[in-house]
Amino acid sequence: MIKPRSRRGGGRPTIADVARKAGVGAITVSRALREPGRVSEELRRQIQAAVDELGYVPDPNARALASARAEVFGVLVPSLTNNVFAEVVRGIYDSLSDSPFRIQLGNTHYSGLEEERLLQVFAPQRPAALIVAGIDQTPTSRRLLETAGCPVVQVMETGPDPVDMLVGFSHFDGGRAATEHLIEAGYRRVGFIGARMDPRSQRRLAGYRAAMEAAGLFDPRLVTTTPLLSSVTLGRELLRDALAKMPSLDAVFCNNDDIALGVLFECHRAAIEVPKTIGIVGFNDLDMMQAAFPSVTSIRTHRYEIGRQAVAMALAAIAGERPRQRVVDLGFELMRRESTAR
Amino acid sequence: MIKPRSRRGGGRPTIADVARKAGVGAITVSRALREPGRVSEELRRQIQAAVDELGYVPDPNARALASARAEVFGVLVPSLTNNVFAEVVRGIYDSLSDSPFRIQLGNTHYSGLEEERLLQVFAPQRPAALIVAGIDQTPTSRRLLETAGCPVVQVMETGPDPVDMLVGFSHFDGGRAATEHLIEAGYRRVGFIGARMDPRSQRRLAGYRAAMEAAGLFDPRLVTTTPLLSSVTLGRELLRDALAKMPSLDAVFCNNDDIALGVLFECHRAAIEVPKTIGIVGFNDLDMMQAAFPSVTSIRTHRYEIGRQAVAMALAAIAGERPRQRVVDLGFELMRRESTAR
DNA sequence: GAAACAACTGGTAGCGCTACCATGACGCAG
DNA sequence: CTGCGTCATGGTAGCGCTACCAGTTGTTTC
Repeated sequence: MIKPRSRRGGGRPTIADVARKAGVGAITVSRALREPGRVSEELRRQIQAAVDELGYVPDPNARALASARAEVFGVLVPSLTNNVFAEVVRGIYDSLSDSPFRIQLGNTHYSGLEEERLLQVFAPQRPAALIVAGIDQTPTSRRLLETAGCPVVQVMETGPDPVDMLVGFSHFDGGRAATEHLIEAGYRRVGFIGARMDPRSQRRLAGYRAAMEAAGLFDPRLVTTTPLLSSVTLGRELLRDALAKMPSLDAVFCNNDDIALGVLFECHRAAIEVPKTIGIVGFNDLDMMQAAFPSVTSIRTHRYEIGRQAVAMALAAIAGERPRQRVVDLGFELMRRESTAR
Repeated sequence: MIKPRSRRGGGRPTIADVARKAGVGAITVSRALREPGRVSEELRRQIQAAVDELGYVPDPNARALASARAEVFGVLVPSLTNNVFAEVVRGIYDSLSDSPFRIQLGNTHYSGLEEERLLQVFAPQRPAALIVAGIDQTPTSRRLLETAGCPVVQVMETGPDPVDMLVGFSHFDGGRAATEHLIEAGYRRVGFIGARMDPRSQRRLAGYRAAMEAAGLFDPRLVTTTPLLSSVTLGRELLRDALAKMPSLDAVFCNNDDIALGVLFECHRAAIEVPKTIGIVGFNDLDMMQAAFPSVTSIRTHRYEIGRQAVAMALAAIAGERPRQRVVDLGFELMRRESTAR
């Protein structure tokens, strides 16, 4: 008599072992673990005892195969090192830490093609939900999301036409609010400085432009952008470029806080007074904006909360609830600080 | 006649469909996909044609169950928002992007218990490899790693006794080098400022202490630490604390760059001259250290490279190669800058 | 008191794939 | 020409779990 079980599995106890020990059918063990309410109190106790004694842990792969659904959340973000997405991801993780769901994180490198490729890897394993950054998917990606057969939450933006659900805020409005604040503070030659002009940065730029045009102040020479990846060092260089192009610049709205910090350091180095000679506004309100000297005005975004909300909506959808609203706008907040107080 | 296949699977083509269309056995399709060299040129072409026509994608869950091995790398880091680990993770991702392996990332929140819990979730799915940060696992975690039945790479440290493989550098040596640099620059009342004193920070502190004692300069009142999570704002507060405790402080070695940046800003705000009155050294050398004004001396660590190296070693082990060395020390580099140039 | 129902439990038959072993064809040494 | 190894291919039998349906028991309804 052979024991074929130990052949491949490495001898870990299976649900059949538990069932035998508890004197019940395998299916009852399965139910006791997944839907305890449907098994009688007594059997549940017996089964739990057998599970504990054997140290049984369900095999997630077998489970996924049998139920055609993996207990995995697929998450796609454009960058792992950008603090902005790291915060969103942290919110997702914290919301999922007490659930049975594992997380598979993909890095799209701000590339639509890379996003497609990753979706093609994620979809075949039938994830429980997909969370993706942005609303600018390629047609192929959008189709993959629509046919994934699971809840899909797009995050970090707002808009009228989500694949399924959407949590975020308006980058256009954020850009406009930042710019209006500078104009109200009395600045007139307000520049825009932006690196890595992804779709969200483009929308911030559009908001900037709308505010400037409304005030009759727009001048294309005030805009300095680059596709290069954003960094503090790059912020310094971009301010130099902007000043070379337009020496009368008296304020800058930066598309993110790294750039803003670089601008601030360049001002220090060139002995340009902030906020007197140049006003600075950042975007995202990282911790360092408040600590900086002078402290830097920024648009605070609720990134951690976006991650939490995205998971909450996905879990509700998995539980079969229908969402009260498919699109949730978490807004933003203008944090007025010394860098624009003149 | 029923078609039971469409009952659960959602009608996706299976390997049997491909086999039928190509006129071969299912197992040959499986082989053609995984070990093309073992299938004749002609069949391979036929099978590829059938795969393309049907749009067949192997089911990773079925594959994992049948082979008792999931094509997944489990990665455990203490924080998702700390740029240091984000860089390691980015290195891991970039090295794995062209492989069939997916990545499952876990966040331990600097907690040994959380790490145990995550390993207990990761191990049952039989990952292809595990990469974990640090060498200070609990005994339970260590046992889980040893019995996981896959290559294990610990990262970010160096040491004599890895679970399996280890890639990193010596935090003790880094702390000592930073401190010695300050002493050589002529500073005498050199303080240590550290937040979130995880094991790596403790080792940096030990290196600081060794250098100070060797120079006959150590004084416990020079050390200011807190278990609070590190931030730029906290760096400012800690410098205030340190100065209150020891007004004659003339330099600080910060356990990371966020703290160092906070210290720099607090010096600006309090009109303390850097490097004249106080010298500053950070740790990790984030981009902003070079861009800061004055630029800040820091210990550059090769985090991205650590991630890449960890994957390279894991992949080699999966391929059956035995590693040339189980422990790889990638070292660090002291970046001398204005903040210590007096 | 029989029919209808709910609550619980179990057996069977897969989920889609691969490990293992078997088979046949071929080449080569003896 | 025989025997044996090698190569290419296939059949069978699971991997460990859950969907589906059926059966059993006890309870309610008229």
